Amino acid sequence: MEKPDMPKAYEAKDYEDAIYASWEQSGFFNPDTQDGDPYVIMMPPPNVTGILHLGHALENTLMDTMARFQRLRGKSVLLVPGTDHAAIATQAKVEKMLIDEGHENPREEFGRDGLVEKIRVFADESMATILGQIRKMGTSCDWSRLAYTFDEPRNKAVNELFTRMYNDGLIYRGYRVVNWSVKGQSTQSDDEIEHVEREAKLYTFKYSKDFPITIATTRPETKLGDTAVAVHPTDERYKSFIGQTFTVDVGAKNPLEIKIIADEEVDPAFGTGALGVTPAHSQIDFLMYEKQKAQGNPIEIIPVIGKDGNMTEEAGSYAGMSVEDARAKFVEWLSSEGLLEKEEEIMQNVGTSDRYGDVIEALPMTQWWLDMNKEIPGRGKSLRLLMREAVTTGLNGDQSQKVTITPDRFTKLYLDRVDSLRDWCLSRQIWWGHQIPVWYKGDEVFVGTEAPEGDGWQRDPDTLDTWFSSGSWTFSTLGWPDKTKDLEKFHPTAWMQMGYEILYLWLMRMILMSTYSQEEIPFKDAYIHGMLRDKDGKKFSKSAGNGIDPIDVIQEVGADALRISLLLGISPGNDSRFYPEKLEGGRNFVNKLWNISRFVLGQVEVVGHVAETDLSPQTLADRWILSRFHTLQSEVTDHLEAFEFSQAGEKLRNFTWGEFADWYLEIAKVQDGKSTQDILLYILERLLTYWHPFMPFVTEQIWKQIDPETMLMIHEWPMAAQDHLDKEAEAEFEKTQEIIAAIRNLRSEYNVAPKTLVNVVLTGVESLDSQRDVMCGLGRVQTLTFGSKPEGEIATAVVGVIQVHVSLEGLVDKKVEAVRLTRERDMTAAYCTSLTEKLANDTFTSKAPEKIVNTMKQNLDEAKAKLTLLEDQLNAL
RNA sequence: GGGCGUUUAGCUCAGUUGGUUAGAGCGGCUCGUUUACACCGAGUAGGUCGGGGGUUCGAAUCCCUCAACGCCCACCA
Repeated sequence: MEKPDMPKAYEAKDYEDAIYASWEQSGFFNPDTQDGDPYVIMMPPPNVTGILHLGHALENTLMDTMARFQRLRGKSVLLVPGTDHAAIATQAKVEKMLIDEGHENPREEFGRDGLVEKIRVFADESMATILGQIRKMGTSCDWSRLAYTFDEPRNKAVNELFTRMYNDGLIYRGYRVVNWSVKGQSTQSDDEIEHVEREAKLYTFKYSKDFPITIATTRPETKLGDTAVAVHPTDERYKSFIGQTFTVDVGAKNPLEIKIIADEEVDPAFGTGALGVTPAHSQIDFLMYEKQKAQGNPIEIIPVIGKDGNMTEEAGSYAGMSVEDARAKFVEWLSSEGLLEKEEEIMQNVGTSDRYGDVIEALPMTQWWLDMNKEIPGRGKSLRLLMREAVTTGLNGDQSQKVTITPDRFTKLYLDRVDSLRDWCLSRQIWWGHQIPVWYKGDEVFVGTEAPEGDGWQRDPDTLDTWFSSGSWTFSTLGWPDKTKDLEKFHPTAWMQMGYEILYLWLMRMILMSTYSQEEIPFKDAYIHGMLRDKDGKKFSKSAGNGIDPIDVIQEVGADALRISLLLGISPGNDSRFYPEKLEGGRNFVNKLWNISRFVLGQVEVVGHVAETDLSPQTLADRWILSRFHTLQSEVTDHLEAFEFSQAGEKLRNFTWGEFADWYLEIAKVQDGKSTQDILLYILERLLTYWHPFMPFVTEQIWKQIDPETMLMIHEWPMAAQDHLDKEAEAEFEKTQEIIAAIRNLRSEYNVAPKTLVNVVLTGVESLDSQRDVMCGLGRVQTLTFGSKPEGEIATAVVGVIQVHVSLEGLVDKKVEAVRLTRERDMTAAYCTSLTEKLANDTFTSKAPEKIVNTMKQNLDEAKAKLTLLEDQLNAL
């Protein structure tokens, strides 16, 4: 046998880098080299906060599998690579590193330019690592279009978007209570808050001895800024006080004017049924404050906590104290004055900063906001409505402009969230990010990238929420706001994958930005994947010490093995576990495919590609494997088109290993001839193509042995001719397998390996001139060698098996048939009984429509006839 | 408080519109080195599909209900 140039075991690391380089060099990652319909995937840009983890590896696998599948199907595939500057996440990370290195206050020490430079250096380094990792994964992205959310073109897009939204009146400056991270010294959006359950004390007290209403709070120190007490309008206990104002002195700078107001939101059954209103330090209270103002009964707003987390001058005797100290002092005072009625432990949810980790303070501040409800000029719709339309009716009712989310259940979650969105706080007081394109001069405000004419204009020091830039990712990557060819050709994009954890943060904002600025959806299909967990179901994280670096894994077993271990056995939207055994399985399979190819290429002399018309199946085995293969072809294609990666992969694996390798290759050893060789090569070539999206490296490497002139990555995705299915052959072959299995059971008696036994049996059958078609189906039997087995033993085995087989020859079929018939008879009998009972039941027949009763009667007659037939057949055996 | 998900073999999970005898990978056990592969091959054991009820000729699949676990959202002060 002529050996192909392939070592016994596939060593991924010997090939992968070279293969990736050759792909890159070929130019085929760039869609401009292809002329099919465009198919576009934007890579969710990883944050430049470190290195890629396994979750990213899964994302790369999903994206690249899809991209390669579509490329093989003849599409002009564009997969744009990129990274995200991740504003607050990156700054928080670098600040933490600097603090750990002993710089107590990095912002003070390095100043804005200095700190930004430090972050930039870190980000650049992280970015370089990440881009290298993406290559290692085999991701087939167009590096000529590499993008970064913080580079010049993206900055241009961000500024343009901000300006347009401002000019449309959607972006406004407003004074209201925001989420403030003291540690991060910045606002945070509602989405950047993580709620943590903790124990808290609930204090029940009165502001003063003669104050008529008792209230409760977990934040007594904020009560220094109370300006009202809210009660339910129908609450009999407090009704009479509504509208009155009481002056109390609790130690703040000025005595507090507490007005009793009515509000439907107050739950009379909870606590004392009265709520101390602190407009400056509670979102809800602030809403009441605005409501009162709108009704013409304004109440005061007194901020008593500052940006530094300490009490302000307004807090009078508490000024300068930390909130904790102020709380203790205030409670002590209440207690000494006899105003404290109750003190109880409760469980409470507090908002914390997802990046800085500290408890969020509610502070009133002037910030930039994006209005969700305002009508967009000329569009007649709000942003909220656009976001709704995009996943329901399609934009303006156009179904081709509809985002389909897989799995479907996330659509409902998305819509619920869209309905409850509040205005989006855009401005951040951190430095790492797109600076807001706004200029001030006294009371004048100018919005635009460049300062207007004239002296004295000061730029707003704040930066934009990171999601403002990533929200525009699908079109900023294509050159918007310039009218580029790319934008025209590639937007809306085709497919987007992401984890469910950023559904609200990102998917929503991409839809918002795109429907607003492009009047197009960002992508047609969104595929939501789950999270990867470790063997015990725990999240992977550095702090938990269970983190896995994909690069280590690739070094050890190769990118292909990693890819299929990540992809197989998962389902959309559900979490999956990842552990070493899976990886081993992946590696084993890669090696199996390698060796299948090694065998086939050793058997077959490759003189060119084998076309379907070249095939001339001779034996049952030939017909069987072709039929199975053609079934597989349409299954794999269908699954991939439905984003069922795991299913497609598993069907492919079962065929490749369980049918092609375990059966057909074994049969091919005893059945030579051109027909077999053609089939071997025909199936191998196509299998490599189907496997390519999953395991690009090993398949491309094997391909070199078949056709060194071309690249598998742009080979044609083979489709099966529908008329090749041969169910008869499949059924017959299955029967053959059954009988072979029965014979194999005899092996222990003769102490011969099963495969040898089969071959022996085959030899015996032919020498006995048996006409059993079952055996002939396996092909023409050749003389076999039996390795090192002593001749005498073999001879005994052969004779023994032949005897057994001959005596079984008639019996095996009869037995199988008898079992089948008995089973069928029993089932039919049971069916008859249940039908008879049903029909005999008067309440049923009177209740059921006549049509159904008649059908059942007819079924019963048929079943009875079948039963008689089956009984006859059984008796005849 | 609202919502969602999960529960199938020892473990990790598939199971697309209800339809023969519920599958895979790993692990277990038995056997086998045979020229593609020991990163291998053959065989085998193992499941009341979380519990209960219902619809149906027929339910892992649809409906109701209960339970356990997990996740998301929500500032009842």
